[in-house]
Amino acid sequence: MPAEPPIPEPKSLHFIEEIVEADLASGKHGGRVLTRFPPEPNGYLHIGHAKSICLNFGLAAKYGGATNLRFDDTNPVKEDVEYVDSIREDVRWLGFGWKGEHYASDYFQFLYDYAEYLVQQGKAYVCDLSEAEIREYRGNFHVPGKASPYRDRAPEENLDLFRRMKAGEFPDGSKVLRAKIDMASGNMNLRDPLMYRIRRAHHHRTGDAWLIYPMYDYAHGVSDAIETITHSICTLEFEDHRPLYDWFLEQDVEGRFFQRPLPRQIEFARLNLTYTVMSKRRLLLLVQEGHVKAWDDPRMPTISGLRRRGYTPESVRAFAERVGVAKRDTVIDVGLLEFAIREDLERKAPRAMAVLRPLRLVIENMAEGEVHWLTLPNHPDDPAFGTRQVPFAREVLIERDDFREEAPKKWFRLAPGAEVRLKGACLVRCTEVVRDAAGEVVELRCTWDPASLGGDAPDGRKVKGTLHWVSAAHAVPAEVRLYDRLFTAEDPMDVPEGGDWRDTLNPDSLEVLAGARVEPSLAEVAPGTRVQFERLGYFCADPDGRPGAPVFNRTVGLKDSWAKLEAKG
RNA sequence: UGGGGAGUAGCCAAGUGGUAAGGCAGCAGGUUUUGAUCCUGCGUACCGAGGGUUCGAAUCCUUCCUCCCCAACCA
Repeated sequence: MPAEPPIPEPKSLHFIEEIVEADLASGKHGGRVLTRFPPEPNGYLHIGHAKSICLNFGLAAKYGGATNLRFDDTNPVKEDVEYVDSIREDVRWLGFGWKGEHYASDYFQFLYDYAEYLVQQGKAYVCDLSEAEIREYRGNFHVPGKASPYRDRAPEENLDLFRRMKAGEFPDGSKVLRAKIDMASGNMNLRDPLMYRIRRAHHHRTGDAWLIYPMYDYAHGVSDAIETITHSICTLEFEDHRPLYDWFLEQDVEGRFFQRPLPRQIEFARLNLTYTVMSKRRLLLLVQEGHVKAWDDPRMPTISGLRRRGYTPESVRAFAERVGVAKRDTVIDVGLLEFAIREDLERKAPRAMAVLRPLRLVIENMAEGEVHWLTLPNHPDDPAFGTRQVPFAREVLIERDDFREEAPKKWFRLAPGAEVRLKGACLVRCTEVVRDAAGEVVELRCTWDPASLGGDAPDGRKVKGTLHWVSAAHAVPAEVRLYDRLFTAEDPMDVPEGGDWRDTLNPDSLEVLAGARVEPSLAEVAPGTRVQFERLGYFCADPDGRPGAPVFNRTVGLKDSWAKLEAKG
């Protein structure tokens, strides 16, 4: 009897996939799936955007569709080409290619024409109320709004006024175009929302061609419809904008501007991560106030920051996959992100040895000038990584943390009289501790067992500790930057009365180790190269490095069960 | 006159009337020339609470509670 084939676990669909599959089944869009990723170019993308990018591009790819990249550039005072460029780079880095690259500003004429149509239909009007008056007339959650005195202007007058707004006859802020919907709606978005404001601002793409700019609620749905987007995915806070999204598209009853089926807005919960902030506004403040060096500071949750930190696109995508897609407000443990990069780098990163805080170890029974060139594997489990030559000599550097004068319980590393293995080299026993005048340990004297060259003793004796090391004479000086979480609070926004979210910034989020030493094979490492420093973690060569003077960022440490054990006492 | 959402283990998340998947974290053990990796095992989750319908409810009905979003000429 042949063995039953393993039953493939059908991966359950998330709610958006269910919607798409239902649409596919009903033939709503003729089998088409077209999503869009629509950032406003007013800042750098962060890990939260990565979730959205993976969702939009991933969904389209899964169902044989495509995704447009659309810049939602309707507010010229906040936007800049610098951001457009970084967004394109980040999406590409994540591994996605877009079908169309569009700009809401490409649709300014269409939006204007459709707005004129709505004016003519009596569905939009020019309002002369001031900003403060509009707010006052809008009422609040408990009080219905009241009609603007300009609400019943005749369509012809509105059209004339709207055209003159466009022509620049009125000063900024003096008039707006409003949709005429329902001033008594429980949904504030429907209380005659603004469609256009007058703004004499230079736009990064249209220059000074326009003096009036459309608002998000008006422009977004129309842009989706122009591109014949099938599923318009956005975050939860837009849930009560959906009726407005639909309203703007539904007013075109004759199909002069749009054809059915119209795009459908679907909302999902945005990503939140512990120990960081995730709004463009606050990330911008971190940069502006100098809490971090730049948008791509490796401590930042930006895509460019993660990239510089050493994260792989695959790990970010795997992370996005693991967090899921749902409608609950959630906060993901940053540990899950760390897991994702460790998991990826475990099999991808070649190994090497580096010593962060060196302590000299002299092998007394080895001759001066004696050098053993060891052939070490670049990966413990994957021969495809090949091998490299590593010099081993009388004076080596080991990690300061790997020596204790008084060994605690379960201490496997070096201590006076103890024997450990130098990884890939040999067994050494500590015979003497050398101190300076201040009593500081400056050197360890050891003896080695020449028979153990390679790492094992022929007599079969075991040591529990294996240390990484570099040859003092051959090692290359390097700068190593260690990063810790940017904030000390799991939720930096959860501040006590009178506090500020910046109060919990971690003063020790960056530690620069100027005196580190790496093995010679790393001397001319190219920026962006990822490597595991054995027993320390995964590191990535920073662009600040130069040939012979590399700089490494610690992407993430290895799991450290000794530290955990010791912490428990 | 309020409207819109959401509640399943520490964190996520399946489940769509038939008796609670999976991942991360954590714990225990095994392997190991990285205290890494890898492998094995470990959770009575009273499914926000109370009522109800049903032979049977996380799933249906109902009342209540809690949390999130909305009153920018931002997106």
